[in-house]
Amino acid sequence: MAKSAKKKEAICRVATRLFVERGFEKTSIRDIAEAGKMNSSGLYYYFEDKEAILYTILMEIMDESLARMREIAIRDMPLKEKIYAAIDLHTEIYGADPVRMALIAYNQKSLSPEHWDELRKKQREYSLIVRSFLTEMRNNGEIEDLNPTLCTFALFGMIQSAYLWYDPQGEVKSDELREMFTRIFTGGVLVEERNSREENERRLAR
Amino acid sequence: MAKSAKKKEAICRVATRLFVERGFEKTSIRDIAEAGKMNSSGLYYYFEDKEAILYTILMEIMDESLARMREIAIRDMPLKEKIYAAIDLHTEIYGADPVRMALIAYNQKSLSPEHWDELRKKQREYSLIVRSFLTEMRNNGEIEDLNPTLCTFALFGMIQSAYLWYDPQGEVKSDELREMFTRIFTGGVLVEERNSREENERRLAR
Amino acid sequence: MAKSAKKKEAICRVATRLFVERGFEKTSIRDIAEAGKMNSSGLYYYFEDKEAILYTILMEIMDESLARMREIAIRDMPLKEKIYAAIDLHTEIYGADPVRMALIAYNQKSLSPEHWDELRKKQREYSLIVRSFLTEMRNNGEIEDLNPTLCTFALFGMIQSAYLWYDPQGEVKSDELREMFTRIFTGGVLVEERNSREENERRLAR
Amino acid sequence: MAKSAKKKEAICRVATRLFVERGFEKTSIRDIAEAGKMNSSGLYYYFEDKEAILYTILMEIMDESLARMREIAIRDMPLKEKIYAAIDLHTEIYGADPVRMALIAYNQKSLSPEHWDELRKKQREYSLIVRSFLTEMRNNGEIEDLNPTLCTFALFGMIQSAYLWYDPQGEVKSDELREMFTRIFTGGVLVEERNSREENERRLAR
DNA sequence: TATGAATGAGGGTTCATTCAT
DNA sequence: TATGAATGAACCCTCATTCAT
Repeated sequence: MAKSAKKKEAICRVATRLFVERGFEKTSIRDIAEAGKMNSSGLYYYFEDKEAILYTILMEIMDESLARMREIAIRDMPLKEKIYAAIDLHTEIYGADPVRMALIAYNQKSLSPEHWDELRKKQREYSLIVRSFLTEMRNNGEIEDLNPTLCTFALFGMIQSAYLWYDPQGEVKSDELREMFTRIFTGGVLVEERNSREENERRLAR
Repeated sequence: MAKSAKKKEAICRVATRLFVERGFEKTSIRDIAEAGKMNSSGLYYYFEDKEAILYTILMEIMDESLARMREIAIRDMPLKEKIYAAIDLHTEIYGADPVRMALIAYNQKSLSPEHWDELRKKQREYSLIVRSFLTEMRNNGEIEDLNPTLCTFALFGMIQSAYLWYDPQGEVKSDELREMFTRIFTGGVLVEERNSREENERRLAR
Repeated sequence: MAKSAKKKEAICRVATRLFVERGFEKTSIRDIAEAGKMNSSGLYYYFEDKEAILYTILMEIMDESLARMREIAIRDMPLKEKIYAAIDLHTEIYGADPVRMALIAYNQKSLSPEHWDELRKKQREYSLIVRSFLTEMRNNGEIEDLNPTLCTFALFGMIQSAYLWYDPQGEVKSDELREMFTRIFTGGVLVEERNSREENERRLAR
Repeated sequence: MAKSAKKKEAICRVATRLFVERGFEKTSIRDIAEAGKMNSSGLYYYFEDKEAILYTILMEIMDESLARMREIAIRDMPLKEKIYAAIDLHTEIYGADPVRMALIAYNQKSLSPEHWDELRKKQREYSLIVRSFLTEMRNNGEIEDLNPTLCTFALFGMIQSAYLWYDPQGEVKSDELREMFTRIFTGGVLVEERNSREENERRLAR
């Protein structure tokens, strides 16, 4: 049983690599089998079908993410710190490991509706936690008057999209990434924010 | 000839819809033909192959984006305004029209390497323009000391990811979207930025 | 269109032969294609799937049978003659052409429930016609007091089962077959029926 | 060893059920194993292969049938009684227990040629016994001038085909079935046989 | 310009069977 | 005796693409 689980994990590992490299649709069950040095029919001993492999991979990532985000939610710390922690977490999971995000982003259409629903439910809980931080902070006057739902998505989007360009092996350390996301999201890029903000608002009002 | 161009465009229109709905791999050439009320063989009169349809669609989007970004670059206006204009443009093209971004995001793996390269070249020029705004502003001391390349990607990423959740038919107007992106990118979400920023830096230094 | 129909028919012809020879399950789509000198995928141009081929074949047989049986039903002739005609028809269709009955008998489990239902409906009408002959005759006192439904099935069964042993190329002419079925069904094999019948009834009463 | 035989029998029991329900081809070795609460590999300890299971089942039915028919053959009773006994036997074995006939009818193509030959040999002996009854009776003038081989098949066919429609759980008792087969085969359905027969002969002579 | 017909490659999946344990 | 794991062959079917018309 333990052995079987190990093999399942091994299959998921190679499958993850291939799915990221080529995309789910362009990865054949035979590709996965070869990369895992097995016969293609052998895969069906471990997984019901191809989609089940993808589902297993995605679910594992999501479960870990959600568990860690829940843990942040119940920590005894200021909200601002929770936001920092959430940014750190999301960057670690989806930003600094492009593999994971690539999977999530690419493969929605490849899951069965049922599986996709399950995943969505967890994704929703995950983002609702962050939104709740922002909502509370807005009520406390700690943050600007911005739609918390939109802000949550904007934050996640900014971080996640790193998978499109960020190379963990490259020059830029993941710490720098994390810092940048934090700074942009909390304080923006401009130096004289106050003025620029007002200016901007005037602009938008036109 | 004009007629032929019209037909090509019509094909691209239905193909775009299908690619976005189902993904490129899951859209068959017959699906496109049927949706366009033609015979699947007929498509080959207008396009060399299936990939060419995708390429055409993506290139058109990219060409328009790039042209408009170039136009911003040469405008005679303060850099800050150019940033605003770039955000507006990107939001309009990729944020407020989820179709376009969906296409870009999903279909890189489906293009031939050559076509993908061509697209990348234009994408690169497009993002380099924005990066040049940021670089210059940093040199002027107008913006924080952040890696301009990373910031560019963060900005684009934040905006683009809207395709995953933004519904143009929904309650939130695209204006609100644009404003939020601008405010977050320029000034962040926190109210007492200055303090929080320092705090944050202390935290990161630990 | 006429050409396409011809090809469909040709495919059905070879498929019929193979289905009878090997059974539906043991006949691969490639077998059919090869026997029809085409590529296996070509079949899908004419039929939705393998089952559709079988369904088409069976439906055609059934439609012809039913049409002819209906025609007997409305003929202006004594009931006894109608029974004779029905026996002739059934023998011709299912007895003397083993192919047809073999198909019907073997392949119920291979049809989709929907298709099987459609076939059943026609089969039912077909047998109900014969049953109605028998019922009326019983009411007239023309036939023994036997359950007409059972008799109908017994008659059909006797005739159909010929496919298991009858060889149209062999010594026995189909006329002899027809005569035998008629004589057995109407008058039985024994010479002194009356007595034997009574005897038999006594036996069964024990 | 006795234990092994018990297990074999148990396997045959579940296999019979499944073969009848779904057909031999559509029943997988794993289906059988699961239904018998064992591992599919385990089956190979008891049977050489899947076909061997079917062969064993069919052979057992055939052996029993044949033994009982032989026993009728050597009984000291009038031929007419022997015919009655044969009809009773065949109805009991193949008519009233649809399972058995279904198996025989459906699975000829699934046996190896050798096994099929063995079965045929016994089937032939079985039917030859009945044919010998008829032949002798004809020589005695006890039955009409009909081809005894054909009559045998007609009789068996009539009875066997009951598996297609007869439901042992339904209203009609198996006694009624037996009676009907006997009455039809011996005396036919018509009341005024003599006349109708002549009439019929005239008709056929046309 | 457009279509009907055909093809070849490949895809996911099933399954009887084997073998080491 | 029994099982977990693996394999190879085959199967149905899809699809991009081509070609004669």
